[in-house]
Formats: sequence, C-alpha cells, structure tokens
Amino acid sequence: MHTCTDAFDCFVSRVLPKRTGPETVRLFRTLGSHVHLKPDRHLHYPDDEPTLVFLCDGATKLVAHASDHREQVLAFHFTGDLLTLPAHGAHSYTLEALVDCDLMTFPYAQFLQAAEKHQQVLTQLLERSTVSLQRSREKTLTLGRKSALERVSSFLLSMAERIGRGEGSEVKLDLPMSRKDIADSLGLTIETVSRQFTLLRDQGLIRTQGRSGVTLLRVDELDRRAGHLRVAA
Amino acid sequence: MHTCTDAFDCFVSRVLPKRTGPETVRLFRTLGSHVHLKPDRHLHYPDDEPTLVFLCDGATKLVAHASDHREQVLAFHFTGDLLTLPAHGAHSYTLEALVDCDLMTFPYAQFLQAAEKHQQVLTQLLERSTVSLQRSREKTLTLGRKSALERVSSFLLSMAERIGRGEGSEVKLDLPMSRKDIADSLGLTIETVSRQFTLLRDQGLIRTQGRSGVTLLRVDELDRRAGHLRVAA
DNA sequence: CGATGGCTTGATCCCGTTCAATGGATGTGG
DNA sequence: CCACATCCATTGAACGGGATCAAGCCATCG
Repeated sequence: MHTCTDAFDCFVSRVLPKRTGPETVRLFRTLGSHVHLKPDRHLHYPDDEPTLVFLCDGATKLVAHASDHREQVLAFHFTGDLLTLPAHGAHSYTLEALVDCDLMTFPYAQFLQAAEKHQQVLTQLLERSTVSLQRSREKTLTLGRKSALERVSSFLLSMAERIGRGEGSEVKLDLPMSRKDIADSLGLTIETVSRQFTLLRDQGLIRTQGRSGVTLLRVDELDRRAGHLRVAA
Repeated sequence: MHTCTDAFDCFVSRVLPKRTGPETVRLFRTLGSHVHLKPDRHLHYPDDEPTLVFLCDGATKLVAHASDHREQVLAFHFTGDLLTLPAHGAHSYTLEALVDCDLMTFPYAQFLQAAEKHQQVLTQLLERSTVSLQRSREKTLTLGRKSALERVSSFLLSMAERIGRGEGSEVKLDLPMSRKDIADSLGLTIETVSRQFTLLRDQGLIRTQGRSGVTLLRVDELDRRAGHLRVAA
C-alpha cells in the first residue's frame, strides 16, 4: 500500500471539482491510499469505521457475510465508481476484486471533514450515495418478490446499462463475474442461474460466447421477463 | 395539502442547523408542503422527479410495485425520519401511512439547490442517506440468504432498535404494521410470518399481546436465530 | 494436448407457498 | 355493556420452485 500519483490523479479528475485549490488536493492526498488488488483478493480495511473507496480501474463486488459461511453480493462496482464500505455490525463486509483493480481508499470520517468546505464534493457524494441506494432498493424488490428467471433477466438488463456495448438493437456484455458471483448476488445457486441462462438462450433472447460473453438479443422481451412495469422502448 | 406552521417548525428544528438565518427558513418554507395522511392512504407525488419527505409524526412504509400486483416493502419509517422517494423507473414506488401521519414534502432538486449553501444540511442528508443505504444492504442480505425464521428474527431485532422500549432485559414493541406488511417487507407470505411468530413464542423468545404487541424476552437468542455474526452482549 | 476448475444438465428433496378452514381481536349498534 | 360482525391472524394439508446432490461437459491455461 503506497501513494501512487497515477491513481490519485484519476481520483482528482473524476471526483474533485475542476477548480480545486492545490492545498485542498494536497490534503486529500495525505488522507488517501492507493491499493492494487489482484482478482479474488479482498481489501483489508479497519472494521470499526467506514471507508470510502474510489475505483480507478477494474471491477469489484461488495460482499456481506452472515453466519454459516453464507455470502450475499450486495453490489458490483466498475471503473469510476465511488463507494462506502460500512463498519461491521451484525454482519461483516468485504470488497473483493473481480479483475485487476486500482483503487484509492480514504477513512470516511476524515474524508467527510475535508470535504465539508467543498459542497461540490459533498453534493457528489450525496448523488452517488443516492444512486447506490436506488440500486439497492431495486435489488430488494428483486430478491423479495421475483422468480429465478426474473432475477437473472433483471441482472442482465442492469449489467447492460452499466457495462453494455450497444450494437444496433443488440447489447454485448463481457461479464467480469463468475456464475457463483451472479448467484450470490441474486440469492440463488449456481445451478439455478445456469438453468435460467439456458432457458433464455433456448428462447432466443440471449446468445452466450464462452464463460463471460453474453449478447442481449431482445431487450424488450427481457424487460418483460424481468417483471418490469414499464418496458424499454 | 396546505402550509402548516406546526409541521414545518418540526422540520426546522429537526433538520435545519440551529442557527439558520430567517431568510433561509423562509426559502425552505416556500418549497415545502405539509400533508396529513390517514392510515392506508398513500402520498401522491410527481412520478418523474424525486421527492424529499420529512416524517414529522407517524409511521409509513415505502412500497415498490412490480408487474402482476406484487409488492415489496422497501423500508419502514418513523417519526423524525427523512427519506427520498425515487422517480419511477422500471418499477413504481408509493409511500403509505401505517397510522395517522404528518409529513413535509419537498421537490428534491429544489431542496438540494436551497441546501447547497448550507453544508450542515447537506451533511445531514448524506448521513441519513448512508443510514438508509446501510439498512437496505442489511435487508438485501436478509432477503437473499436467510430462512423464514432468520428473517422474522432479524425484523424483530431491527424494530427493537428503532421503536423498542427496553424494560430490564426485555424489549417491548408496539408494531404499527400488519402481518401483511411484515410479510411484504421480508419477501414471505402472511402465513409463513405467522408460523415463525408462533415458533418463537413456543420457544419462549417472545411474548405477543394482541395484534401489535410483542415483547422480546431473549435478545441474545434472537440474535442467534437471526444469523448474526456477532451476538449482542 | 492434457489437466483443471468452472459451467451445464439431471434426479430428488425440502422449505415456503398456496389453498382452505378456524380462531380471535377490534369496533359498532342495540 | 354485551352481542355480533368484520377483518386479520393462526393453523392445517397439499403443492411446487429452487436447493441439494451427483455426474458429465467444455472453456481456459499450462
């Protein structure tokens, strides 16, 4: 763990307002640490206080751990995402890399204090926190009231929005997470996820290439399968 | 819907910093509306932009609606809570009163603009948003990986924290929500929730009085039943 | 090209749902 | 203040979707 100019610069340009004074930039630099994570490794952070993480490059999963070694993936994150790792309470949390990752970490309380005089940073934190909350709420609905097929359809549509490359009416995806990760995110088992992929493939809604490649062929039909109220145009 | 000094004053004292200038208070007053909701009625709000709600008094549930008339309770709120109603996307949302409620509503974007010069308000919004996110994440774990008994135990412990009255080693609860609401919050059916209540009663962990009264007799055992990693002291 | 680990497919089981009936708390009119 | 009606909660029996257990399959990498 050392301070790396590259990653920090990435943080500055993506999170701090354009015209931030050099002394403020220096303050944030003293608070932040650069960490590189290899796939399947998790971030070590103090478990008694929250940590703010900026994902400069890569993809991660935020995992909650319950008793009996059960795991639930709370969220996936991609390049440019800003996230807060909660202090451990009734459950514990880990941030794990799906691919090689570069991230900047900050002690949450100190970061907030430093940001207090810069409402643009606060506003941005609030905005991103709201987006996270919104995603988490959608996931709550998905886990609470949807069937396996609906969950997998929702997942694919959600990934399409975040990392999909549109090609005409199709959307191409290169999933950085394994079937196990998807299952842990949707409250299902590997086997069930696999069966839903097969089902969607047999219905002609998706095409799969190898382990990580997925092409969405009929987004409208997926919306319907996902149990969405409004179907995308 | 009209401007009511009482409810607004409640908002001012609970959300705005102590020394807020009268012109700022006036600005927030022009943005906010006071609404009284009777039990089972829901708040009407524009579905294309988020709304900020301060719950002056009462208890509400935030409900997400999927296709096929399925409902998922995303969160319960109690007196003093500040919450954001999202704009409708793939799903729609309603805020419904569990008991008589007084609330102040603000257009989110305008509220944020008014708050921009007052970082204490921003900080508070951020703080409350973080708490909501944290609760939502706990719920995600609960819905994704826990059994019916664990879910109901988690629910009771969570309610104990928020509206419980400790009496010695016992905690007394007066639940404002019905079994249906609890079921919709936990991704279960009324019948299953009822069965878990019976189970916990038979095991001597809780006592029930009428429909809404619950006394937690063994918090430590409930923690264990809830699948928590750490058991409360 | 062969080994490894993840993915897919199949058979059986179980927890929570569904359907159905009973029980009991709350509230109203006599 | 009690009888009754209503609605919610509880209890029971049967069903089903996804989990579990168990093989095979095939991408990916040495």
